[in-house]
Amino acid sequence: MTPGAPQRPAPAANEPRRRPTINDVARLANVSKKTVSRVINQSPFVNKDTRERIDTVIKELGYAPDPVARGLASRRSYLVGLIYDNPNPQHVIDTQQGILDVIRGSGLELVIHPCNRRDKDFLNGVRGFIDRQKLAGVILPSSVSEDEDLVAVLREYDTPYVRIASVPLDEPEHSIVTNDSEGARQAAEHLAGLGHRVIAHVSGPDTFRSSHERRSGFIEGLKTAGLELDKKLDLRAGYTFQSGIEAGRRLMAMPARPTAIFCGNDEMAAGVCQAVRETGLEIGKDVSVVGFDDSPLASRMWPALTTVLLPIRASGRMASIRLLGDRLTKEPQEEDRQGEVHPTLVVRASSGPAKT
Amino acid sequence: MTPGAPQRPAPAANEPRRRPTINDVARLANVSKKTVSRVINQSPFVNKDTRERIDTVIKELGYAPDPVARGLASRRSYLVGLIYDNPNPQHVIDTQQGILDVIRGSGLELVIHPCNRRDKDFLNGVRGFIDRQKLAGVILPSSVSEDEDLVAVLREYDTPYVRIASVPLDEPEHSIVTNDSEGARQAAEHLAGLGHRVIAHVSGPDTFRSSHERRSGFIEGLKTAGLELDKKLDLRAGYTFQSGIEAGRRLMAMPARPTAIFCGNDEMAAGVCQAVRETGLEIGKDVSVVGFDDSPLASRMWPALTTVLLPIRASGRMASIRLLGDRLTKEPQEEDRQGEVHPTLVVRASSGPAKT
DNA sequence: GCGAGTATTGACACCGGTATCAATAAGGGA
DNA sequence: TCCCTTATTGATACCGGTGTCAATACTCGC
Repeated sequence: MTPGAPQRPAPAANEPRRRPTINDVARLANVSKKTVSRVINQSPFVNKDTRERIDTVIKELGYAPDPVARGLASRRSYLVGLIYDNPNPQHVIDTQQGILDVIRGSGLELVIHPCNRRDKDFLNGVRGFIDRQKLAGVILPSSVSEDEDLVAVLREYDTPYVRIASVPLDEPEHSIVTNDSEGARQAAEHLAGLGHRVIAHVSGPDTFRSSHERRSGFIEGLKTAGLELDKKLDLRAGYTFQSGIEAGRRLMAMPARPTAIFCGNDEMAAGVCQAVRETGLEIGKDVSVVGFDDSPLASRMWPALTTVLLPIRASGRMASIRLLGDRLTKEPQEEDRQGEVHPTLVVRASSGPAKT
Repeated sequence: MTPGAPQRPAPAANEPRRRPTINDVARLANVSKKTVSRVINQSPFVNKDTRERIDTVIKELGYAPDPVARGLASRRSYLVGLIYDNPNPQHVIDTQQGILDVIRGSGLELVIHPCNRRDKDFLNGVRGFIDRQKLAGVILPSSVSEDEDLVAVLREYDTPYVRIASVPLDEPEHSIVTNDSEGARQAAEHLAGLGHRVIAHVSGPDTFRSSHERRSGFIEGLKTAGLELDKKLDLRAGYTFQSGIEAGRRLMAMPARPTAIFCGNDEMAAGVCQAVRETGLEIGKDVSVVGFDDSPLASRMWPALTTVLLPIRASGRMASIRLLGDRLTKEPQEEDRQGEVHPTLVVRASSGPAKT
């Protein structure tokens, strides 16, 4: 190459583009690769002039460190894991979105790992996942956050994690709280305020903490209004549409039929509505129904469903910030630094005044 | 260490577990790491005895190659990318599931990258994603598969990809076809068979190939039944619930009101149903409505929506198999090796005989 | 002007694999 | 029996970063 020729020869035409490496930067900036490494890692032990010179070269070259190589050397990849069970599609999507809201632009990527907790082999699946990739961290939404065996595996492999749960956990610094009970309380107060006195509850499975939280919040709300939850009107179902239909049928068959029904999620609420209609009664007039989640279904049903909005996406953002704080390049929104979200009631047409 | 002492000293108690590496295997099997590498990569140039000896050690140690290190050395990571826009949550989830069905157990992971094609910067986002990770491959579901700029970027970075599209593309070996028009044709024949003569169509945006496919299939189906699609009854909407409501209102306001409406997706169908109800008419009796997708919404609505089921999850499986064939450890199902899926009509209560 | 303390920097090994190519061993034909 | 092939194997460099620790350069106090 003659002197004065361009420092960076154009790659041969058909040759696939080659990313500049730390070595290229070091050579052009006339420093060692270690110093470049210091600059990209924001080490304070670099002379200002040197730093600027290197930064210039980095910009010129469009250099970006290779996450794979970094991962190998530092034993920490740039991958964030999301483990979940029980795909309530909207929850999953919202959580994914929330995480991506935060990590986008920081060179981190989101790797998803759905699993099935009822499958006795699921822990091995997770183990493989954790062990293979040296994840930067893992986020555990409510569908798995209460699984202590799972959390034990994460600890065992020394993988950082944050749990999203309906209620505060032992490790507040590793968790985000969604305060489900608050939402259920609002639902109860809403129905009581409409004049309902015989109010039923259809819950999710007892194996979910959220079922308990929503129930206890509901009971609390009733109490505020001077009401109690009749044990016979407190039904266990399965968080599914079908189980909602069945619970609804049982309620409709009761001699002292409830005039309002609070359901632990929208899926069951939709099922309950179906059962109510089968008996010829009108939703929102004869029987009020309230759900939980504010899933897309809720606003598209007819009549539209009164429900509790749970800010899942925000909880995903908060969890990621907790998990990755220092590895994020962009400063997170102040409101997303909180450790909890609060549900709100969305009133639609499925709940109306009690007939007197 | 005295001779006869255990070859592999137990790690100190608190020391975090250290994965066995290829060096450990090589030492114990008394071969070079390259030979071990050959074994794990199924090279044919290894003596049978040697291979067996190494396999034994691998099993004893529970050794598994480190995907990060492999990625660095081979310039191909073990990550499969899924790029999508416009989250119809169910599509997204189904596609994710389909991919995971296939790659699970092969040491590959799924990295998701939602994007927004209307954002003029979206290509740069994708570029960063592609460039940083040296993806094993990328899957492009229908929401992005027709974006030629995007595909150009993938080619530019020499990243393998498979597109899922409603209609055959130029590169059949890199695509999976969902044959949307077939489903629309069935919908048309179904409605015509019920005696409807004035049938409307509410389509998605013209910018989606799927909108055209569904329309043309629908027209074809009508033709089979000796009908034509009246231009005034062929409305463009936006694939959203809200746009469905608006389209429905326009249709209901027409002097020659249609007795049946085929919608390009379930979201719009739900909106149309709402508009129909606003006029006091009954779905399935006065006006029949058919959707497309068989989203969860369809079966939970009241009355339940007749719709076209698109096997998205299967298309995700097929796409992954196309993409990764040789890198998969488990033999794929024969039916998933096809290059196309076929929609089927799911008849529910929202479509009924035309009133005479 | 000199020794000590602090600020910068780089040489080199290493992370855990893969690629290249030469070296060695085994088999076959003349 | 000897040379040439073919089958196996390993030495070594390399992928693109990070960690350790020593070396060098300054600055300050006396």
